[in-house]
Amino acid sequence: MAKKASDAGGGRSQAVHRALKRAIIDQALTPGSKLPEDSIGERMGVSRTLVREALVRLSQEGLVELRPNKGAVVARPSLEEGRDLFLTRMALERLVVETLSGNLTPDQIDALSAHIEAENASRAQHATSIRLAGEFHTLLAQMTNNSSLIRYVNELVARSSLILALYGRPHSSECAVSEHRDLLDRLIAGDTAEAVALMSHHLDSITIRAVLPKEDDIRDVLSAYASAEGLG
Amino acid sequence: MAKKASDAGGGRSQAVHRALKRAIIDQALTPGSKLPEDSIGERMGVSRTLVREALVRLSQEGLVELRPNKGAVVARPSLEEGRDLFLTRMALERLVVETLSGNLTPDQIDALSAHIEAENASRAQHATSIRLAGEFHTLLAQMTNNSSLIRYVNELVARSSLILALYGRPHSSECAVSEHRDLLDRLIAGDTAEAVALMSHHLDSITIRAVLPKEDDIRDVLSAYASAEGLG
DNA sequence: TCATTTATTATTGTATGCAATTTTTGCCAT
DNA sequence: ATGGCAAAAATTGCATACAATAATAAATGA
Repeated sequence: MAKKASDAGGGRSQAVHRALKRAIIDQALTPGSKLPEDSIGERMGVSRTLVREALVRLSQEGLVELRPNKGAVVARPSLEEGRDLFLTRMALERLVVETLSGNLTPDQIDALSAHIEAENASRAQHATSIRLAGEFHTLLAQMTNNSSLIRYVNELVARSSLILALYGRPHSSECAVSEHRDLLDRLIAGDTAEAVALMSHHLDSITIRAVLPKEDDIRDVLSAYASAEGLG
Repeated sequence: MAKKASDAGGGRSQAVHRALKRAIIDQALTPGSKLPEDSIGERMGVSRTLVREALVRLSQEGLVELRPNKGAVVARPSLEEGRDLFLTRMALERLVVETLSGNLTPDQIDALSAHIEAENASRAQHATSIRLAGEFHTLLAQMTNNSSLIRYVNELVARSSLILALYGRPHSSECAVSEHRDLLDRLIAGDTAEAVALMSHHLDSITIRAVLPKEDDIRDVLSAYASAEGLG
């Protein structure tokens, strides 16, 4: 009665969905990449039908754009969408922090600490580094036990990696790790106000790194590179 | 080159999706109703393939539950999910209010006023009354121009009608209309703090009507009916 | 040589067919 | 009647077939 090994929980279409999602988040598939039903199906050993189903789901999550008659591509959110997205993330993650502050169990604290350790360890690999940084937030959301909240934070975190891929400066995730540690400390202490402030600042700094250029105008971005070359 | 009349914008699967969604929100299809691919396809004049696609989308939105090998049913969120949902709604609609307060254009004010009028007019029909009450919130969200925010508020409002259908007391939407009016006034005045407070109170009262019974325990609900019958 | 048009090929949109699973029906024994 | 069991019907999961649309290559004429 054993299931096929590759069918890890829930229909095979879900497997395709997970695989593609992971590839997108890891930036193996970058924004704009074409996603032809045929080739994907062939590669994954399923028919177009199941690939299609997965693509529909991904499009509902905002990770994929479905252009009628023209095929699916990895979504390319605009800067404006990016800024809006982080605004929305802030609203939801504030709720996460408020819910969790002072209510973390020892097990949860351990899990979060361990995760932060892992983040530190993998500073080298850009791809996994970004993924782990995101997973810290989804891990927090998970602990609220609020199903809608979990779903939306997951979605927004996933889409954030698209924004980072498109507009993020290099090395953009470095300082985030210590901010995660600080946030955790405040959550443990039950200092809700400060925890919210930290989360706010944390997301702001991600936003600035990723998405602010348009407002500052391009010159600010360029100046960094200019001075690095001894110009300006 | 005219499209078929029934194909109003976007593929036919989207049409099926909209039709089912509307039916669910209007409570023509109540939580738990079976949604067989065959019958739906027959009724809508499309094949199972397209119905399936629509059902997948609906399940991603939390309106439909997809039970493997056992077919789709209209979702039956638990009381706990209901409470969580309203918590999440609050977090997002707070952002809506903060964004809009003091920034409504005359056109937007007109649109909102007109909508409130419509709500007043349709107090009689239970089904449309609920739908219009929901649409007031989605209309507000729409005006923020924040795409993620719009999507999530839409989803949560839609799912709220499921909660109402399952746990709401009769006549539960009556007082909401005046609260909408008050909120609009505060938004126009740019009184952000008070607007947030009103929205908070508004959603609280919906929550209480719909979802509190479990915390109060069932007796509180029953007592209302009991005294109406001269019992207790 | 380059623009434009026409074939050719690739890819999507949708229906349908078949195996697998679940639900229902009908039957029998208790 | 009623509980259990087997056969039948209905329903889902998935692949495939074919038409329709878009992308690409070839060919034609200036």
